[in-house]
Amino acid sequence: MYGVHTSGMDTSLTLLGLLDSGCEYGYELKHDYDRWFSPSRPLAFGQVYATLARLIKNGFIETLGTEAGCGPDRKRYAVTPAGHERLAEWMDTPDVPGYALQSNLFAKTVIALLVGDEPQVLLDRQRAEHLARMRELTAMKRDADLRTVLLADHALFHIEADLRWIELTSARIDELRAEVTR
Amino acid sequence: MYGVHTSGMDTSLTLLGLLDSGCEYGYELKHDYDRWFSPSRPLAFGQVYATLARLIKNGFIETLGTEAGCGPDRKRYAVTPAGHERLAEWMDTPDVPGYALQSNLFAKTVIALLVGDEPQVLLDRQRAEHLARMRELTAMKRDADLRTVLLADHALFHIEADLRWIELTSARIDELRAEVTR
DNA sequence: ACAGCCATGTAACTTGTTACATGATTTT
DNA sequence: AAAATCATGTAACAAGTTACATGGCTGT
Repeated sequence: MYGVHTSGMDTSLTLLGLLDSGCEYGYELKHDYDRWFSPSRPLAFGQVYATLARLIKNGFIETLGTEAGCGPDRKRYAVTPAGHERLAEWMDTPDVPGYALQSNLFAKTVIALLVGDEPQVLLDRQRAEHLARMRELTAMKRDADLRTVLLADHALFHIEADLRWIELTSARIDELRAEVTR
Repeated sequence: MYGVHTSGMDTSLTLLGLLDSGCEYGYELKHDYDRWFSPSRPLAFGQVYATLARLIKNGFIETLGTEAGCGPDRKRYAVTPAGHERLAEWMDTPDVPGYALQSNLFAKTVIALLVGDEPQVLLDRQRAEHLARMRELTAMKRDADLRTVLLADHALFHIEADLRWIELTSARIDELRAEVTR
């Protein structure tokens, strides 16, 4: 039961964007990606090279031959016109905000009601987990650069949103039970 | 460029939970799932049956033979002890709040700065998109049952979180530009 | 007869995750 | 000589999406 994704971040387009911004080869790409977008959970090399292969297959990038570096030879890549077009389309199109109507916690709550368990327990547990994570993120913000602060705030705002939702759901749990067991 | 997931909802465990709550066969499962968890974007039948096959392969459910229904025969399923264990584990384990440190909009903002575009444009566009979605969700809440109201509120709270983050990022965009172009 | 719902699946494809495999260069 | 870092990949697997294929039963 692996492969559960935690966000809608589009890795291949982000990598395409990094290539467009002057990044040249896979290894550099991986580290730049980690540095900018994922300081805590680094991207696997495997995914970078697999994604590069896909970008080539789709015609969004092309190879420019190899180049000697600090270690082994590097393969240089460049964004094609089709790649620029795809990237512009991505940048120009706002995301459909689709936190919408899908929430793991809501699913657990309803399942608990359906099987006759007390959902208050899991709501409380999730609240505690969220509060712990907030403390972690707040600590992380001390002595952090701006990009880390912004990422931490993004997480903090969404955790606060979840906490508000937990309060709301907690307060209306009897009503929900009535609706579920009907 | 398909298959981009928009949330961390764990479909297979939710389906397992529905089976445990008395749901008996695939077709019913699909409709129950849609009714409770996804009124707007229904689950594809293909995914339901594929997921059932995986649950069998993992030993979490087993077949109980077929049964005549309103139409063709139905295959009945039951949750195994291993399935109950897995389900209990899922219900007991709070989710790691991992909105964390991954945000598409942040990625677009940084890419814009890196390639020399003006990120304010895309932040404004996303804000407009969010406001439009808020109006939709608020309208949806009128005359809706409680489960729909709760799902809509979940989405609304997270959109508000995004809007707060957009304001924050907008305000500090010059600082971020300085950090990025260093 | 035909439409519409009931019911179950398969195939092809995209993306992400984990583990594995290889080898060069630089530093200690 | 060994360890760390640089550099590129493959294989197997998990999960979601779309399209396709099949066929039974019910109501008009």
